[in-house]
Amino acid sequence: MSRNAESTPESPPRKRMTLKTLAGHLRLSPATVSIILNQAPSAKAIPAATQKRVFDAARKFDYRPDYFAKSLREKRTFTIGILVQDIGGGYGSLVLSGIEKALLEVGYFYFLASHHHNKELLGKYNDLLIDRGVEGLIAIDTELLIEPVLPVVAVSGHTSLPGVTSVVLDHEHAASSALTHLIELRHRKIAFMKGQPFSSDSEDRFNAIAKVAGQLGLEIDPDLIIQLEMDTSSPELGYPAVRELARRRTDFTALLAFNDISAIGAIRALRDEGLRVPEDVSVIGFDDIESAAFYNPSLTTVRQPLRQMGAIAARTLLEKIQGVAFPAEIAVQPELIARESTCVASPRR
Amino acid sequence: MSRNAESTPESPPRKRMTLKTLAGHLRLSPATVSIILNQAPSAKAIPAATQKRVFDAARKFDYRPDYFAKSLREKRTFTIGILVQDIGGGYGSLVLSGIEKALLEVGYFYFLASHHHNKELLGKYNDLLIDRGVEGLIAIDTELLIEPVLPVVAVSGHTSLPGVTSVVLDHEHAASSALTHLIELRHRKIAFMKGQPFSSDSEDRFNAIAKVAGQLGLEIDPDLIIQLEMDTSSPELGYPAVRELARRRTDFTALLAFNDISAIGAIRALRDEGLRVPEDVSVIGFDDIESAAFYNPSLTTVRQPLRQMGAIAARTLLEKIQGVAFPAEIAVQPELIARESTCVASPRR
DNA sequence: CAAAATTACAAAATCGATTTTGTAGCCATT
DNA sequence: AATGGCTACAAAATCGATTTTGTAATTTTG
Repeated sequence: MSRNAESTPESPPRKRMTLKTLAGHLRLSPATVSIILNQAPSAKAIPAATQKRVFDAARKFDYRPDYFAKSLREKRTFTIGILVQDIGGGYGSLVLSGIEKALLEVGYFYFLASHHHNKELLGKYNDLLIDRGVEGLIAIDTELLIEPVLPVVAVSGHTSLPGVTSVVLDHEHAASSALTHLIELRHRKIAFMKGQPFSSDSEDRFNAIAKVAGQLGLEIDPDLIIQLEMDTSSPELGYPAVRELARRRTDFTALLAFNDISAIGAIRALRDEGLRVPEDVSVIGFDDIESAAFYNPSLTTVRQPLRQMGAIAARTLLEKIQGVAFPAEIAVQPELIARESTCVASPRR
Repeated sequence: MSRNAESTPESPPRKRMTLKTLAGHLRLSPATVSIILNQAPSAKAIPAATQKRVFDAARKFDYRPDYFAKSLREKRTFTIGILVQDIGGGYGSLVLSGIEKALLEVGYFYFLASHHHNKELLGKYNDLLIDRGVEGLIAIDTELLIEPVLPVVAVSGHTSLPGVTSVVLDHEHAASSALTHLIELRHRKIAFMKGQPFSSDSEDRFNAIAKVAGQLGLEIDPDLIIQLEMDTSSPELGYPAVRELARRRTDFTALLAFNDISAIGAIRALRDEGLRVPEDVSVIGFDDIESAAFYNPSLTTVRQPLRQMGAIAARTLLEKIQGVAFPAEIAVQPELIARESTCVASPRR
């Protein structure tokens, strides 16, 4: 029910009611009213009739305690901060939407700040958020600099700062399902894309791939590894490096992209170099963003349960704020979604 | 500079310094220190030497006034609320990123709440945001229910509530450039997609199309109008309706989609019905989200300057908060971006 | 029946700022 | 020499809550 709807035609929209005026109406002291409304221990000593009077009046006048006065006294703000590199892009949006749902359900709000990999900005926002009394932080794909003074949960950050809990994908499982898929399709010459150095997943992901490749007896040609550098959430991310690769070599039959966004850019680059996907080159993405299933060809991809990761991060943070202890890592499982962008390797030109 | 970096090795991380303790160190009263730091008018009466002492001490101890105490006194929060239907999707992300940049530049933060077209939720968040002292609201593609008590700017909302300023696209220009493009490519049988009823742009956009079509002598076959219903930011949005249309009729040569997301779903639907894009059916999107240029085929689309619209909304809101008056509408101009998803109409089967 | 405990509240302190009012000392006027 | 105006601050009020302490009146206990 909206606040304004509360004011009847004859009574003009009341000014906000304070505890004092409410107490005045009731001919009680503010202290008593506060004690009753908050059901403080000492409320036990107050007769039920009085309590009812107070509650009724509070409802009638739509009394809501001033958030700032309350926060000043109690040092509770029901607010957290979220640090993210960038708002756009399917990845962050999905994680955010998972976080938001879990937060708003329990009456928390959040401040969002995107730092664009600018370390100074990151430090500044970190401080500004603390100034505003956030009770904890969630860092999405963000490398934290300093040991935090607040509860912190990282999503896809292998940050090993003490006290930080990370929600991470089981990278080996991810690597294994992607590589197994390609090997079953008889691919042996596979190109790999390494994420940008600032993306906290890049290293873990690639290490897992290297390890699993070894286990599967697949050798990785260093010349088929390309490195992403750009700082963007547009598919442009994957384009230049893949185009350059395709110009240099055409003997690979598959490409494992860093994420869906770069996979889309990669496919465009391959086509622009005259290579068909998947007939000439199979492409695997990562994330399973919403548009992955609708791209043309639809993307085979390693799905991360992004929304769920966001929700886990939020719930974990809330519990940490309550003082519950958590391990340094909470792992979630990926799932390979096979679609059109991969097929059986063709004998090559 | 990070706060923690401030504490030298020998001095353990200080507890937060308050005005009182700072004043204690300086052997001055809190009042005097506050007056100096805020350069209140009465600071003129205080000697420069004292003022310097105060500023130096404030810096040395990294004194920062408590945000909640300050807000309680001054009724300024440097926070706004943003109401959005959904976090995901290219549209909202781009607008948000424009807003964020403009806000953080001037030290404002924002609370984000997504209401998913749930009127109750919208009202509830509206109240919760006001409780938290937001100084104004930005509503993105959101139909406002009640006359707001705060400065409000709407992005793509034709809300005609008094006091609300809307940042809107010049719909006629948009319609005109899209239709002209199609007509130049010799399309005459064009299918149209109407946005969901809850999307505030839907009606304006379609009305503009109808009007411009009339002016251009193009007749719209009511049987070729499809209506979106789904509440999603995935391309799935456009799929079912278009698939159904293509099953019923195949004599149209072009489709004007409601946005890029639904255009992507539409293309997939057309292909699944055996129609090629653009050879059999040209498709025009709307928005020019980041992946539009990379879709296959890349999307011809009517570009909305979404980031800019967000920035305009934010700056306008900040000025409204200062008391500057604004007209009910601020129009921005679209631009047709021709890419691969449209081509000359082919004589039909 | 006096002392102790409980009932039912009110008064005052507190959170950490800002802002208004007050005041002691000094200098300059009429 | 009394009045007025500066100078340079301090004291106190205020924002709107919560929490601790206090206190009459009543009830229970020893």
